[in-house]
Amino acid sequence: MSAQTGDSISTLGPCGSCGQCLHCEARSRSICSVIDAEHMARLAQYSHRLAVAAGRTFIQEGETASDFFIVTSGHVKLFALMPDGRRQITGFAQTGDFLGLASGATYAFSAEALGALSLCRFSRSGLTLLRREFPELENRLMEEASRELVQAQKRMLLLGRKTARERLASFLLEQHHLLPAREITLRLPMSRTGIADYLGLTIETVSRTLNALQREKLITITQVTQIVLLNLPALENLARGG
Amino acid sequence: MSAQTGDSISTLGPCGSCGQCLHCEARSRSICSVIDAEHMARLAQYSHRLAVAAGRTFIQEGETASDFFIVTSGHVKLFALMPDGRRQITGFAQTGDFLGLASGATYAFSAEALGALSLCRFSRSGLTLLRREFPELENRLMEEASRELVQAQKRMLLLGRKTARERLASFLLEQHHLLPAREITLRLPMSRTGIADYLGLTIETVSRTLNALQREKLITITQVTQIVLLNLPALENLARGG
DNA sequence: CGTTGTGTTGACAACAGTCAAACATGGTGG
DNA sequence: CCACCATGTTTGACTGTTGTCAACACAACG
Repeated sequence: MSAQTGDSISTLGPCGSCGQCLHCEARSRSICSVIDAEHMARLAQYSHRLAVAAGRTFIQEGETASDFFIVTSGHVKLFALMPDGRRQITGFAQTGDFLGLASGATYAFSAEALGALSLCRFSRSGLTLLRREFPELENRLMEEASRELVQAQKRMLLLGRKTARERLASFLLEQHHLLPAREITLRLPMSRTGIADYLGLTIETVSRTLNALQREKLITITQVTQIVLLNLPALENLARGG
Repeated sequence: MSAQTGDSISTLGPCGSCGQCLHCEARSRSICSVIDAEHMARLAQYSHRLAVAAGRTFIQEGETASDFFIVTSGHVKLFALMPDGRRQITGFAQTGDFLGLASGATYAFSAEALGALSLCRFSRSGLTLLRREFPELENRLMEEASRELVQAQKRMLLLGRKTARERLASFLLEQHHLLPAREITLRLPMSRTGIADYLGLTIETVSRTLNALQREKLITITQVTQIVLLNLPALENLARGG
């Protein structure tokens, strides 16, 4: 089963058969981490690998939620849209993350590939069977759901009650916490539009506020997508609204 | 084990022993719905019933998340606070709902009893054991987590991108959908302060916007906490930002 | 009947949004 | 190599929605 051309979503074959699941970076956090080699073959019955082209929206809010996905490489933007184009980014997913937990009968969000992306797809019924066969999987799913819920709470407070300055400070610190060594130099993974849609602001407000923080010597904008955090305590104080 | 006085949280004894779980209204949606009478006794080992006085905050954001709860009767307000007092209500819970899914090491929210409240409390470790013994429980937990995640997505869009008018329209329709017979007369379950903290607005804006909707003949405010929806299609259109 | 809590209304301020123009940046092709 | 264009960002002037502060209305209650 080779990659199909002519479509921006290609089927790459069953997941379990790829060998990747046992060795890929996703393993430590994903479904694969709870399945031993012996059972990996059975995984192939339920899952398929997919390659998604950059920029492609592969989950549409409101469509029947027939599948779950696991990101095996790349980054995904999750968002909701209003008819007039207003967009709220509800989160991002990367290698190892699940997509589709926030779904009833239909998907509650849309998902777009931020770059080249590969996924593992499970039908809902397949996942149900898998969960029965691999009880450890339940823990991983609940863990992931918990993590997403905690994050959602934080974002509701941010979107409902924080000022633009506080939102940007929170955002910069969130990016900072993602860094392995807690460096103070950030490489922003998105454009001003992305930041604005994530924080519930306009691109102009994002730009102005970032420059205001620079004037106040809390940060330095070395390049458009590169920012140095000069005063972490002040940023932390600002982020919590102190 | 009788109710203790002198504290606004009283221990009522083991949950399984109360007999309530097999018959209470909570049963259809709660943990109890997947446990048969034969096993109910074991439940008592892991759970305790609690009574909480009205107004009491029984979960504090940031505290060690040692327990899960199930609401067996009454209503709960879930919220996050900022140091200066800004409050964001992240949701409500009622009979049958779980509390504590949105927790890592610590609770991500505070919880307050809106009236007289009774709960079933499970230690985290107890719940882990229960999950092993009653695999059906996993489905209920995942269902609940999914439901909360879907709602969180909707609220992020509302808080990040909707205008005051759109938020109020969304809120009124949400209340409307909770009604069994889809009556058009609503009894608001909270004060203006509650609505404001739920929608990320001030009480003044809530009051003004509600009166504006009345002037436009979309609603009638018959009493402070009673509203008649006069034009559902227009409200629905407004709520989705059309 | 005052008192207290809650809701409404008004005047005003401010934060963030809108619209528009100037300014970078990066890629393309001459 | 440079001119050109497309895209994205910054900046400015202005508007508008929502927040703030304060006064007032009203009901519940002792």
